[in-house]
Amino acid sequence: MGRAPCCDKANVKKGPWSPEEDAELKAYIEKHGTSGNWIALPHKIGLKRCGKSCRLRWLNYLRPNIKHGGFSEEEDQIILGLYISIGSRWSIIAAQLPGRTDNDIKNYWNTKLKKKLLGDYKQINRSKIPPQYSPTNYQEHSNFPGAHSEILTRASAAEAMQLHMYYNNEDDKSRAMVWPVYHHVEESQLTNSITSAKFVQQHAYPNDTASESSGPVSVVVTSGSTMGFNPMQEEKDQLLELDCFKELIEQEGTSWWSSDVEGFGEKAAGAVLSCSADSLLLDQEYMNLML
DNA sequence: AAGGTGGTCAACCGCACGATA
DNA sequence: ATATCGTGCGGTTGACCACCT
Repeated sequence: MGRAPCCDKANVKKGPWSPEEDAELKAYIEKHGTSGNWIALPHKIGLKRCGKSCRLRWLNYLRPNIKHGGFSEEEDQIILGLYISIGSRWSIIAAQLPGRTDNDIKNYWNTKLKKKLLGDYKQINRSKIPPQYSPTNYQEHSNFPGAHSEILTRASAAEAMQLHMYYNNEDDKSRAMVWPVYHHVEESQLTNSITSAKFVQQHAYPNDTASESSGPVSVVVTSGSTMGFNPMQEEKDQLLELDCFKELIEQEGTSWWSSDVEGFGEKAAGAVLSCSADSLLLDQEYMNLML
């Protein structure tokens, strides 16, 4: 048996709100508040609307100090940074942008910002991006998530991967300061040393032996063998994570993994960015942004 | 001019979660 | 411990519009 509906669907109005309905809802809430019960609110006002619909209308359009459209460059940067680090948690992102609603940001991202950023990405000098990830070679390396637009549109992880590369532009150091250095590691090296956190760290920090034992570091993704590391963890916990990824590989084939992989947890969110014949290591700075 | 296509955005849906009985 | 309920959230839909063919 399914859950009981929150309201009588046959007797509630759906679709766009009229100015009269807006005025009634606004006037009532400004005078009486919501009383902490949205379900009862439309009955009190006499509106033939679902309580949830009233709540949405108020939060997204009627409450004071709501801003619509006209996103600034600074807001773009905040949205982008948060999207890459926490994914599509629109309510959290909205909380960082006063006057913006989660719905607004979600629409803005899906219809404009994503295209704008990926469009920018296509224009940059890609000389520092490994050739197998160059758009001109995508078709020859079809297991890279960005190779197929239909996958890219579904894959926030793949989008993040492209944005990551975009922000790793050597010609614009202001971006590189924020985003991690791209490390390319041969798959054969990884499979031979797949359980060695030290190996991963040496590649993530080839010139920094001091960092060898500090903090969560890296995630490596290869075709058919994927893992995440936190060198500070107990070995048994690392193995648990490995099991988690192995299970995912079996379930998903050689696909990629989004940030909200069940069982892996928030700690690695966004760390798994690609699944290809090659690999990606993320540096400490990036992990710090995410944790 | 008419039909097709794609972009935008308000609104809806269904699910998860926390509070409470 | 369990069921119920309200709320919040993210994904999706559909109406509307502008532009293209």
